[in-house]
Parts: sequence; C-alpha cells; structure tokens
Amino acid sequence: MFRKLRREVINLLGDYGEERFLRESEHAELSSTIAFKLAKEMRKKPEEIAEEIVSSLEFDTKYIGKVETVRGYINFYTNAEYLEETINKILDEDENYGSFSIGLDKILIEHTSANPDGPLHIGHIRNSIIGDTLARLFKKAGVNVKTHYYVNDMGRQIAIASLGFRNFGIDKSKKPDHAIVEAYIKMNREIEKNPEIEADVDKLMVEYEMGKDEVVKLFKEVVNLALEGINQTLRKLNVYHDEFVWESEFVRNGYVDRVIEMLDKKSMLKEEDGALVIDMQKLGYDKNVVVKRKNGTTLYITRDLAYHIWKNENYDNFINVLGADHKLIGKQLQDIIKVLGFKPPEIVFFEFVSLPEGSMSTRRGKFVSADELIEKVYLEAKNIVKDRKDLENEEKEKIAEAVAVGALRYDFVKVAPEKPMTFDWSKALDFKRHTSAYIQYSHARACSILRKAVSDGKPEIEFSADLCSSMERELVILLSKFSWIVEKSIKMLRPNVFAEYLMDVASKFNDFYTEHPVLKAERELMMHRLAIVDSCRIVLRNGLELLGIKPLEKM
RNA sequence: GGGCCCGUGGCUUAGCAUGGAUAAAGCACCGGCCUUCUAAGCCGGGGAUCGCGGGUUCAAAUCCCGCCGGGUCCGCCA
Repeated sequence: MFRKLRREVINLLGDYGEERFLRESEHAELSSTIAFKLAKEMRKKPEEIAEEIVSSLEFDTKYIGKVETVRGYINFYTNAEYLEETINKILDEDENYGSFSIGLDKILIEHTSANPDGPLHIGHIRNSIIGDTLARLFKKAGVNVKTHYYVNDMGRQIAIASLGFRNFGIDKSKKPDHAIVEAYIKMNREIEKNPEIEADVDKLMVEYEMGKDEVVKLFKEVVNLALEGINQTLRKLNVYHDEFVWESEFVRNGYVDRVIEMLDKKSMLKEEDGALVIDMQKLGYDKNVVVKRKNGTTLYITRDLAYHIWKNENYDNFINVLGADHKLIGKQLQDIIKVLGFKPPEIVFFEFVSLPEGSMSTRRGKFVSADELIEKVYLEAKNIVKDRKDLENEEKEKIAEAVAVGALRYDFVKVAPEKPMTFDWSKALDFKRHTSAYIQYSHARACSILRKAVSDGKPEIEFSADLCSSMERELVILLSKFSWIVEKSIKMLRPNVFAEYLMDVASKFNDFYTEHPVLKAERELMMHRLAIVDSCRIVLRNGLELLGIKPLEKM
C-alpha cells in the first residue's frame, strides 16, 4: 500500500516528483524537500516555492488526504480510505500480504559455502542467515529464487582433513562434522610438527584432481560426512539450500578447460615460472592470478570462474554472500568475468564475527560452533518457560526451540552486514527488548486476544478509520509499509533493514496493546480494534517468517 | 607499505544508499505499573563535542580531503 502511496505522491508532484527528494519522516507520511533544492536557481525562499508547488497541484488522488507546507517542506498525509484499504488488504490477503512483484524473473543466491572440514561456527552462520533471509525477501518480491551451497571439495583443507581421517579415523559417536574437525585439527598439528607431510597433502590434491578412484572415494566420504553435519545445523536454523554444488564438478565436466580457453582467446593468459596466470596488470591489479599450478592442477579461482560461467548460462541474476576477507578475490572474479563478456555476480560482503579473545580459526580449533550456541540458547529459553503451569512439556520445548533459533537469527540479521561483530554470550542469551523474543511475544499477545474473542463468541471484526486514535493511525500506516520495506531491503541488499522494521511494528503494537483495551471496548470499537489486532498478527507472522523465525501463538 | 571496512550515551546498535525539521532504540542504572486481553510487557528519569581536524553547502552523523584507533586482505591457500 505504501508503495502505491509513494507512486501517487510522485505522480501528483509531476515534474517535482523526483524520488530522491521524497522522505519518510516523523512529521508526515511522506515529505518532499524539493523546494530547498530549487531555492537557489529560482532565487526564492523555499517556503514560497513550496507554496507555489502545492497550489499548482491538480488533486485527483485516491489516498492523499492532506498536503501541507511547513517551512519549505511539503508534507503529505493519507486519508481514511488509505487506512481502510490497508487493513482490508491485510485481512484479505492474509499469508500473502506483503507479496508483490519487483520485476525480476529468477535469481541464484549462493551463501554459506563453508569449507566442509568441520562444523559451522558463529562466523559462518552470519553468512547463512544473511543469505537465507535475502532469499526469503526476494521470494516475497515475486522472484523465483534458488539457493546454492558451493562445496569447496578440492581445497587444501579437505586434503588435510582427508589425510587426518585416513590416519586417525574419526569418533563415530559424535556428530559427523564435529568428528571430522577433530581429525582435521589433529592432522594440522601433525603437519606443524613434521612439515614434510605437506608433500603428502600436495600429492593427495593432485590425485583428487586427476580423479584417482581411491582418493575420490576418500574425499567424498569426508566431505559428505562434514556436509551431513553442517546440513543438520542449517536445518535447525531454518536455513535451506536448493542445491549443493561441488567445485570438482567443474573440473570433471570440462567447464574449467573452457574457461582457460576463453581466457586464452582474450589474450589474458601468460606463463610465470611454469604456472599459467591471468595477466591482472591489464585490469589494474599489482599481482597476477594463478589459474594453473606448475603441476597442472587448478586453483579455487579457476573453478570459481567456471562456476560463474555456468551461472551465466542458467540464471539472469546471481548474488553471492561472502565474508569480507574475500573482497579482493571477489572483485578480481567480477572483473575477470566481465572481461570474458559475462555478467559478474553481485556480492554481499559481511564483516567478521570475532570472539572477545580474538578471531576464530577452524584449523586451530578456536571457534564457537553454531551447534554449541544453539544448544545453550535453547537451554536458557527452556529455563524461562519451565515453571509455566499453563503449558504442556512438549509445548514448552517447542517454544524454547523457536525462541532459541529466533534469538540467534535475529541477533545476526539485525546488524548491518558491514559492521564487525564481537560475539557476546550474555547478549546471545538475552530475550528482552530488541530481540526476536520480543517480536514473537507481541505476535503471541495478538493471537491471545483473538483466541479469547472467539471463545467469548465475539469474533466479528470491522475496521473503521473514524475510530482511529493517533496511535492506531500510526500503527496502520506502519503496517502498510511492509512491501515497501521488503523492496528497500532487497535494493540495498541489507536484510537488517527489514529486521528493524519488524521490531518497529512489534513495538508500536505493544504501545497500542497497553493503551487500547480490546475485549472490554464497546461493540463497534471492539470490532475495530480486533481488526487492528488481527492485521498486526498477520504482519508480525509474515514478517517473522521472512526472517526464518517461527511465529508462536503462545509463549 | 598499499587497498577495503568499521568508529554514534558506560556497553550493543539504528540512521549514512538519495544531506533537511528537537540524533533514534536496546542493555545496564534509578523510580513507578500485575483483582483488568500474557510483566519475555508498559511508563518516567539521568546519560551523546555522532573518533579528531579541515572543506563543500542555506543546511553535514550522512558528501569530500587529511589524521588517529581497530579489523581485514595483498599465497602456485580457500
């Protein structure tokens, strides 16, 4: 609805309707600052220009109720019809409320893609949560979204993990990713003590690339075990991938050779110390990029280039979610893909999650695993509901689970991707304001009122704009912004924008809740307020689902 | 050394894309609100030279330049 309102304001302003001068503000639904911009060239005061613009407008509008000028600002306010249509649309569309079409056909989002050498840690899940939330937002915007986990099965890490697996075996009683990482850490220590083992690692990598049966079998076993564990963790977090694409596929299916041919045709290749490199100086970089080692094997970038050629052949748009440590290689990838005449991926970079004692390292076993975090948060949530007498045990467990996953997802999604985060247990275990529990709680409160209305035999609802208090009006306008915020989040590739919005809705709903008794109100007022409560419930529920958080009806 | 990112009350953040109206929240702290739809809630209070310095502008947390502090990258690793 708000998108419609914006369009109406833009059309009404005509030549003055440039989007960049339109603001959402606390003073009005929308205001334009165009008069300030024109003041200089027209050599007039902004106040006068604003007045002139407003008096020249030809009102033939549906949702604009009032236009005012205040010291140069042109302020637009909505009318009763806008409020009524908003509520009716929400109630009518229900689970589809907020859906719209942003005009993109299909998109591929690649995220998480952690090396399959151990469990996901809290840095990886920042990637997963940003990627999964973006995927949900794009779906809401009518885009056909597919998600990929790019499996780095050819890396040195995997060779080391495989070597560890072969030498020491694994503890089969443990979750497979945790078992693999033990072998991996142990093998790394072994290599530190005896650096000559590096040669075995190299040999293994060559053999895997050449496709030696026994080595392929070994790598696949290790990678599959790690992925099995990783996928269990992701499913707990409500993170889903449509496909797991293995790097080695691109070596085996000829794409890697094709990329090297293409690069050669563009005269981008040269030899350096027996290795094949891309001449990056041509693209303005200091150092060249090796695509084939002296021993004939390929590198990560070679396979990644091949993967992106494949993406170009199968999708129109693609987004990668990557840690900020990949900024350089990400930019190189984009530039090389462009030179080859293909479309580069858009990349969402997120900064690191560090521990208070410093950065994490899988190799040294210095990390907080996602599983450990989920478990601790779950136990804390369970501790809060344990004394409740109105809930069955099974229900308490479900609530604790949903609260735990929500707390985690919200903690990570609410922070802008470019901000570095330092992990803090006390904050992770907090369920007060500014957490998903607050939003879930608001939703549960709305459900509770509606449940009671039904059991009291007063289920009729009917919104009436005339009965709106100023607080209710504000709340309804906020509800009307749902799809607009989804659009904004997608355009900026910042899911935290949507997370913030939903918190606002919850907060305004709680304000409404304390100030406006619903079931004790007179019949008409009650029907009116029930309509607002139901609309809030729908917006909160749809919003939580967009964040991959389970809406709870009781908690 | 060079590139990129971050720096907003004691702590954690929003706002920065597209400059605009008294800088917005949470945690912590102090004080109030459960015979009334769930207190995982609500209300009130104190607390900010928006890292520092310059510039552009009628107007800068937001744009530009310099500096300081922190992070990160600059592998025939991924």
